[in-house]
Amino acid sequence: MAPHLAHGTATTALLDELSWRGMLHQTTSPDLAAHLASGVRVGYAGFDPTSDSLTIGNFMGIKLLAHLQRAGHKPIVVSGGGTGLIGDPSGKSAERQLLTRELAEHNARSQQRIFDRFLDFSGPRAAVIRNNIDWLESMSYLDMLRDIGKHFSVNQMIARDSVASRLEGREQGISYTEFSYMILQAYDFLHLHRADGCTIQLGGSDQFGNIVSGIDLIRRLEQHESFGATCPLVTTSDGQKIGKTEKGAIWLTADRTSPYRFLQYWLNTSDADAVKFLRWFTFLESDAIEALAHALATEPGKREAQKTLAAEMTRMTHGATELARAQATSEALFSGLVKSLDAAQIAEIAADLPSSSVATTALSQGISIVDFITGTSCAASKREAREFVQNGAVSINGEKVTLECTVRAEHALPGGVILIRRGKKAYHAVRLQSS
RNA sequence: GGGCGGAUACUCAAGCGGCCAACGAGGGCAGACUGUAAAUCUGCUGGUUUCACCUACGGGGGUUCGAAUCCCUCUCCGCCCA
Repeated sequence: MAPHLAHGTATTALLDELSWRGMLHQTTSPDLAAHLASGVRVGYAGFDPTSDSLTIGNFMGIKLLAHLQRAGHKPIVVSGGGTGLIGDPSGKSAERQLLTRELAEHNARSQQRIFDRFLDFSGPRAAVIRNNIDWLESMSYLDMLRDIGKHFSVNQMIARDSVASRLEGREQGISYTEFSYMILQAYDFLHLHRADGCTIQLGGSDQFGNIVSGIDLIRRLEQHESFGATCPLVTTSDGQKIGKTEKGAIWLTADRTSPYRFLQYWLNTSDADAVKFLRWFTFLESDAIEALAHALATEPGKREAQKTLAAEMTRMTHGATELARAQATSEALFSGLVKSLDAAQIAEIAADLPSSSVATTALSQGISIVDFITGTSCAASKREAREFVQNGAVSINGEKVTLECTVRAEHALPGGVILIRRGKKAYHAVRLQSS
């Protein structure tokens, strides 16, 4: 096969992939395609150490790197252990609280465990993780001003959206610290370019300005061309940020969001978003997604698209074993057939739900249903508890209850657990305690 | 420093001496219909020992039979003059 044909294939690999998935918002140069086609390239994306884990809002950045790697290039994950100390003003309307050094480092390190699941850290195109504290810390202020700052025009810097918006509103200014952020991120790119031959930076659309800064810096100091590509800001069909729920964000680690909750989140995806999410978040091929789109259109009640989305995401993030457990929990709870489960299964379910405990002795005399559910995560007060029961929203172990119902020790399932359900989706496990 | 105006429940926002646990909107929760979706309709959205009481309209104090509503003061915010 002719070499130029092979190049042609490589060209289409990354950008076309991102494009049909709706993940390509902007590129810094039309020459990026040719650049990608002409060899194995090194690209990076940065992650803020604002927390010790990452949410599905950060997932896009990871996925961009994964696509890059799958297209035959080499990804670098940059933990912002250094830049995190400064704070990126992009997309923020107010000055941020500074992280402590310890926290930024701890978070950066803690986030690194997540990337194993999505990137390949072995082989010739092994992903690597870098922490920008390693090169930012040793950079002296004078060197930064003389060698790097000299190449930035304040006139351009204040024209940036992220800065301009903070200059307009009088009550929300911007500190010199955050104003300088873009210089640090630009320097990151320069450093990676020098140290790792990195020529591409990927990120969300709000990062475009920062990416361009880096490209300019590399051009001035190294006379090399480098590139950037951004993905659109992903939102739900009603304009909500993805992964934000009333109960908090959806995280990519089990210590923050249980696999069961994670599965449920995707399972509840609305029809309007299902296909879009399949393209954005999963690695399923185009035909597979088209088939699911067809299934959704013809048999929406079956929710094939949502089920596949949820399964794919949970498997990728938590592994096949956790997926199977989460699915089993999910099926048992929603079918109401919890009585058929054995003690081990119930224990697993209870572990995934908010829970509380009650003394067996108290239960032996019987507790009214209202008192029983008050104070659990299903009802905040007696008034509310009464209302829910009257509405027929509450069931115990899968059976609807009325106000007259009294909960007794006999209600306990194998393993000494009573399952409360309020409405369709709120569950609570009450453990019996013998002493 | 001086002069105004404002602070009400998750958010916005009425109320301006008793009929105020406080209009309305949004949000949230539940029910019905469905598909653990959306839309729609209905109900709820301070607490309790629920036809009553308690706690609440920025904090504190006062006037009054009675205050979110009037007065004083403190804190914070906005506008205007220096």
